[in-house]
Amino acid sequence: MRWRRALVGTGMAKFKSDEKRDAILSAAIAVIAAQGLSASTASIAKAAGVANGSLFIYFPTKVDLLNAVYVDLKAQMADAALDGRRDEADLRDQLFLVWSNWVRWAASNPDKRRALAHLAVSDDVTPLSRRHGHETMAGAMDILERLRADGPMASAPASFVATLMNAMAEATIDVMITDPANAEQRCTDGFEAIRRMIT
Amino acid sequence: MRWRRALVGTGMAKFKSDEKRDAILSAAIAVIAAQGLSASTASIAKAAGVANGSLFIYFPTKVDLLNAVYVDLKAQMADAALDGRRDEADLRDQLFLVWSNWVRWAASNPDKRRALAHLAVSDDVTPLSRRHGHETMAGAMDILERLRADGPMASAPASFVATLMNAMAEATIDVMITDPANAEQRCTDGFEAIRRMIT
Amino acid sequence: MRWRRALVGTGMAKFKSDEKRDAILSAAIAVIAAQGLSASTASIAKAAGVANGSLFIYFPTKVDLLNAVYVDLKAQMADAALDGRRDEADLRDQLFLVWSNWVRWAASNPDKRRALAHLAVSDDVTPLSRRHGHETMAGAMDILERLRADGPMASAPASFVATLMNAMAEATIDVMITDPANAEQRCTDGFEAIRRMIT
Amino acid sequence: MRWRRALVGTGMAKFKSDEKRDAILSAAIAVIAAQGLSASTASIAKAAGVANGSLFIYFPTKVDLLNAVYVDLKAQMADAALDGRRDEADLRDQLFLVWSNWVRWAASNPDKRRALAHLAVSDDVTPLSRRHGHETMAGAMDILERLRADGPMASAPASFVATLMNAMAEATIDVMITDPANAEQRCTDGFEAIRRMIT
DNA sequence: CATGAATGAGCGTTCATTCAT
DNA sequence: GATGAATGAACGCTCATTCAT
Repeated sequence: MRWRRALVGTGMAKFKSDEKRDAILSAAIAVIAAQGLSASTASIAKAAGVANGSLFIYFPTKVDLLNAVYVDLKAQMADAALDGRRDEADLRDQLFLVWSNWVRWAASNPDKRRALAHLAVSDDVTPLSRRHGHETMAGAMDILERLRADGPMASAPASFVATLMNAMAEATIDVMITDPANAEQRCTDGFEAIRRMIT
Repeated sequence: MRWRRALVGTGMAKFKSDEKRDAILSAAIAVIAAQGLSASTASIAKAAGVANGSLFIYFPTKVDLLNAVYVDLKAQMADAALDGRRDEADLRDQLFLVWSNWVRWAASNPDKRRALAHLAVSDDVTPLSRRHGHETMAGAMDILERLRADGPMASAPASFVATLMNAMAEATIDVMITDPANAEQRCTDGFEAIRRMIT
Repeated sequence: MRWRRALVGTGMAKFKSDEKRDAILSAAIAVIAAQGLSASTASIAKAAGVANGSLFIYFPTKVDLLNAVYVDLKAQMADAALDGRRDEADLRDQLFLVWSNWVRWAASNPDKRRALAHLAVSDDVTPLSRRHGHETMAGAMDILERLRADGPMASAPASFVATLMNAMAEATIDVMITDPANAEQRCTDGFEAIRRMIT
Repeated sequence: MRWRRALVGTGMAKFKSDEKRDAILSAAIAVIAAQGLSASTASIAKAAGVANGSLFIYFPTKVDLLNAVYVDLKAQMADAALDGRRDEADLRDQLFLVWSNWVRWAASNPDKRRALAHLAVSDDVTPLSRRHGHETMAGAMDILERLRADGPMASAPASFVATLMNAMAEATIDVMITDPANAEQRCTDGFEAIRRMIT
């Protein structure tokens, strides 16, 4: 998140403008989840409780807003994925924790997931934003990287394996949302598929 | 021109031409690949060399056109994937052929692939169209199905495994396009990943 | 009605083309009653059971069709109004018969009446068509004319009195359709209003 | 500019201006008078000197604009009709004043009259708008009501008599516009016709 | 900063009319 | 004559963006 003003002291609350920025981002997620990327800036502003034109104070263009939403969601996802991870634990256990956190986050935040799915394929999201997104997941991907080092995919590029895992996560999440009763089993199935793939 | 209809009576007029319909579909693919689904119907008509309003003779609404493009591309993809397959061949070889055909088709038809990627996530593509799309790939999925029957994923739903394979194909294609020099190797890597996943 | 070809013999049916012309006129009345003058020529052609373009063989433009419908309806209305009239009857009785026929025709042909109401205010109906329309009602207006000759409106122009009667007929018809239970009474009320007005 | 709203907070923007709204209404009247109800919103906006899209800030749809024009014109007409009326004057004189004001207003505002004539028969004008329109004329109709109370039309519904008067006013106005030299005489003729009709 | 009215290009779709068959 | 595909201008309406207040 962009640094705005020097914070003096510790009890200081967010600045009003940061609250508004966050309100717009949250509203954008909900509205994009519901209507897709063709949602109007006006409808997002309304959902955020700010005026039409105020949105453009925080995000100069709609494309900027979209990119900010993308980066923000990727960061939230990475935060969730890495929650509770201990560096010294068994690598395989670490990857399972990350995987499990990840798919669970997505399955229990359908709006964010839908919005992210729309953004993931949009031409409006710049390569730079995508790079930022990848970087936030670097911690998780690093585990994958180390695990596969001696396995059959050792010679493939890291990014390929990461892309594969990402694609498999998406597929797993899809099926978990579609059939919640067996979500747990699919989560395990997906993880085992990855494990067999790389080890 | 393909034969369309019995001629009844004496009155006669031009028939809707399949060539024109195809021209519109092709133009739509190219334009959607370049500009996304927000491409205007006017730009598609222009690219197809027909008048603005003529598009609506063949496709009553833009959504109808989008669905037709989706179904058409899925069929092309399935045709390509199943090319040269022999029922009596070894199952694993059959799957490799399909996989190989598939990712090659996508890698060498980037426009079609991009258009399909846009459509795959669009809310405008109806469940019915998606079902049609799946059905055209049924032949390919059947091989996958039989191969995994005794493997570790035997208990997971077929659709889950199919979704996983689809996701992995997408990932593989991406990396093949990004790095054409190693396309062959990635094609094999992707296939081996799947094989290890299900056997 | 325009004379088309020499009729030889008496048992001869209408020509096919006259049937088509009539079908288009009838369809136009129904469709205009339902949708107003913005009804498309295509929808009228469809309702008439003829092709899109065939309409333009019989009526070179939409405006021509509209004018033909207007003149035709006016003629039907006049025919109905003068039905059963005997020249030698009491003038007042003759006028009552005409009035009664007139409002009854309108009240029992709501489609035709609606279509005529639309056309009556349209800029597409030419002064020439309106003159034709008036002429078909000349027989009825002549009775009015003779009746008022010695009354209080003797000095007003005939056209003014005719216009007044027409307006009052429209009002009477409206209320007869709105409240059919008292249609008979309103018919009489309207006639008496006119009688007091001119005698 | 009329006072619109309490100002809350610090943010402030231009208010919707009544002048602009009125400009659009006036332009709509002129354009509708000239071209009928098929006049484009763009041509109305242009005539009003505002941008294409601005019209929709004041009137969300074309139908809304049409209804607003209708209600506005009816109110103007009623205002004009009741001008200078004194409650304590002789009823017959009051009715003549209203009648006279009415037909004069219409005869000297041909655009407004034409626009109103188009709207009066449009399916786009809602029953609610028509009710509003009638209510503005209630004052005038009340006089008619009281006058006819003991006359020959005492038993007919008030709305029928009102409709008759309206129709006769229209007819009178028509002939006044067509033949301005005798406008005065026709105004009187029309009034006398009504008087004889109800007394 | 905040507001929301203002803008005008652009959209999907319609339709009277033409014309090859 | 009869057909219906083809045309392209026009429509009502939306929306990202600007800017006076």
